[in-house]
Amino acid sequence: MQPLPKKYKFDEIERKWQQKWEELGIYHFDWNDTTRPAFTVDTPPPYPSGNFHMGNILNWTYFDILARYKRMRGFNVLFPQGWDCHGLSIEIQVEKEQKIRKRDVPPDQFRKWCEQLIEKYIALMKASILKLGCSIDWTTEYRTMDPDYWRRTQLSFILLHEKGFMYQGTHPVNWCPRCETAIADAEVDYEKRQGSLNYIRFPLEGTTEHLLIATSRPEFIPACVAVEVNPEDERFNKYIGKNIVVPVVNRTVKIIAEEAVDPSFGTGVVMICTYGDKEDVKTVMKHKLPVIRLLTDNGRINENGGKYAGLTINQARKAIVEDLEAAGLLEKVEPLSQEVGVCDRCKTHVEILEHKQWFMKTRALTDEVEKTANEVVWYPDYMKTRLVDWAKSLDWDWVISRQRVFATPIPVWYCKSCGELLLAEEEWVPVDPKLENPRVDKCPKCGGRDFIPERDVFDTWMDSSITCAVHAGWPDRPDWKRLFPADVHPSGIDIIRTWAYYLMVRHLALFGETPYKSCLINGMVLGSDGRKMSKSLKNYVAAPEVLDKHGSDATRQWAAGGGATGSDIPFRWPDVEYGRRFLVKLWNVSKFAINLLDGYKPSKKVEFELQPLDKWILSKAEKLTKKVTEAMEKCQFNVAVEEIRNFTWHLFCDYYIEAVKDKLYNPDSYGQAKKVAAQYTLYKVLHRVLQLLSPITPHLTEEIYQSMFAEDKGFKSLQVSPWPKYNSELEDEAVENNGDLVMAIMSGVRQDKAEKQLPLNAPVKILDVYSVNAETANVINSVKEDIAGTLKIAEVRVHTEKRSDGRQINPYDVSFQIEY
RNA sequence: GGGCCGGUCGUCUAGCCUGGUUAGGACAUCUGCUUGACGUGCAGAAGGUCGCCGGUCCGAAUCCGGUCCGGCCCA
Repeated sequence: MQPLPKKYKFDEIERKWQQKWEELGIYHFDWNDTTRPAFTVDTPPPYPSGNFHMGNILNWTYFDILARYKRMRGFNVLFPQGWDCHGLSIEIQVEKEQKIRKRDVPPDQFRKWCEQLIEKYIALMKASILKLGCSIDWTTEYRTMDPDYWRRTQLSFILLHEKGFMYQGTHPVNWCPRCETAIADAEVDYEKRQGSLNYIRFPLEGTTEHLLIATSRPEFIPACVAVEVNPEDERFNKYIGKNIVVPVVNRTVKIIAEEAVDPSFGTGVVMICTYGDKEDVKTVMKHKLPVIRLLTDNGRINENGGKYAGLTINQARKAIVEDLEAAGLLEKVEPLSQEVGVCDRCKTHVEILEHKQWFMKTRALTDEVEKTANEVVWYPDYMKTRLVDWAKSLDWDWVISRQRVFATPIPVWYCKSCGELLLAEEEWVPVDPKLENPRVDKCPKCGGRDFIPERDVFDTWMDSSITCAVHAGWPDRPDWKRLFPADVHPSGIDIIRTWAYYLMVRHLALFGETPYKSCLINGMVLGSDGRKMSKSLKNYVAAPEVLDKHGSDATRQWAAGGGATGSDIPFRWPDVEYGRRFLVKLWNVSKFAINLLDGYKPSKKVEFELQPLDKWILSKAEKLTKKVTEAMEKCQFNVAVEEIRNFTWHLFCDYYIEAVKDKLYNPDSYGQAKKVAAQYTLYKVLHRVLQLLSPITPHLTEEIYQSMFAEDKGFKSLQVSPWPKYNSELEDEAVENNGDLVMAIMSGVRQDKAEKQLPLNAPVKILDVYSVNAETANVINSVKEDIAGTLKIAEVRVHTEKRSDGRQINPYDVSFQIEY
């Protein structure tokens, strides 16, 4: 046993063990070991934004605890780490940094800049992950921007294309005119913006009458293809089927009936334009209306806008409103606060454009997704409804093509003469069709020898939604199915609809199997004001600041214990400080135990008999083991951390150790055997605490283990020693009740001293304890010396009679009187 | 407008699924003490009609219905 330094220096200890664990290689997944069952974590590769925030801390702490726990349970744990590099955000940053637009430079150059920036960000985030002490197997590290990774994205596309899941189509898609790319529903944010509601007269054909329509987007008038009213609306239903003239362009369109029209909004008359919003899309599909494309890819009015062609959307709105006013067709304009869809990367108003895009047939899988989601174990359970409801609510298939640069190329070409699609073959990937021709002599259809590359690239989610298979070794390892599906996929509550969903549809389509057996959800981190933590709300605390100030083990306790798994967790400094104080307590009790264990040889067989209080704390420790194991199995980390802290701090330190101190200091008056029994108990319980705590606070527990237990227990790290097995034989209710009674008596005496404002070690002449129950009296008699020793009592007398005038010990039928 | 979640001492949070404990814990507050580990610690106190209304039940924080408020995600 080695003495511990006086002061607990978390920074030294944490850095030391992080380094040693790497040297020992204890977090390496053993690909050759088939004896232990495997446990695979589908670590979500983070987008390298450069800052690892408290939400990441929460997320990573959860699954690191799980990984460490499973390792101790004897699993061969695969805990990989990758980086999800491709993305619009990085392109925008590079454009800003280099002061260029991506189309102005060769794609290679642009890609290089993106890669450099990503590497810078990865380094920053990796430092935080290392500092948190995650038990990641860094030999698995990958980047989705490496050709070796996106080879797999392309391969999966080819396979899904062959299975009929991929198609091209001209469909309305969300379009960011600034980024000039299609974006998925999941990439659209909604913001409150101030707009205006314009009341415009539409003349009824062949009459002098007109209908008044209200619209927030008058610039779309040139693309108006119908006017609709609610068929129940007595004011207007007589016009259904009649023709009406669209002003400005003087085109005639039909007035149609539509139940979805809210008669109380605006004027109750709505114009349908292609496309002003998502409702327009639904209506156009439902009523099979014609489509007039009004906008160019960069958000200007095209030739269909007539005299307005070439204007931006805002310019066109202004011009059209002025023209309407001049023509006397504008009745009034009201301010309107509205929620508009914006690009989640650049906050530009999203438009809906018809565009040729690649799609994946995701909606065809909705029933399968629902069924599978119900089979997956969710922590907590109710989270599954988020996935199912989202899947069922989708109106469109997944648009997987993007008009960007820094992303995985879509591996197809088109024949220049006949337009035939040429899909890359499986052996060709990774391939960038912009840089390479297809490896065929001629077009199989027309014999043409020239090909046009697909310039579109994949949505980033195409990369990150195959991780379960990739982590397992697909497609290169023949035995990849051993690690698939992943045992757990961790996810934030806000990205269930993206990450958990895309993983599921993708793997279901590819392999017909769920990608993950369970899904572990973490809530959002809230600021101290109760709102979601964010830089813009000024309630933001940076993760490195917390880690630097209190260390990983304290921070991890905040994450584990801040609230129930899946619920939002407020960040509060006092929680981290409490974690820190607990570690100091554990450090001190360990130091103290080393003193008290002086002369104790765990390996040496010595005769001793466990005393009632020894049995009491051992039984409590066993019960704790059971509770913590159950909590870990259910991912209830908050339950685990609270149980361990309360047991350690209060039962073990404040009661047990206080009660046996005297015995350990003065063995002569109690007998050597009792001292050894207490030492045995102290040694065993402290070891148990370290074991149970080690997944949560790995660094400190390792440090203490190495000083006190490694020599005897023989494991090179506490992290790879087996998890304690609950032994029901060591749990004894009678023993616990007896001990609880003793604690209650001690508590009563302490209370008495407190009330008399006496020091706790104030000497007591006589303690008279009364109990009519002979059995209870016997129990008290058997621990008389512990009570006396702990509370500095000269004489403890136990009486088998009832006295109602003394201090009552509830709920026991016991009372006592003290003579000082 | 839709889906989901939450509303429990001053603050944060557990318990709710599987009704019955004195509703648990932390922070803050108050009162003592400082005992042979603890730049602290310990002992103790006070603080809650579990959002509101109704129902089921011998019994509801817990189950059911309604309602109000807040959050997240989405439209």
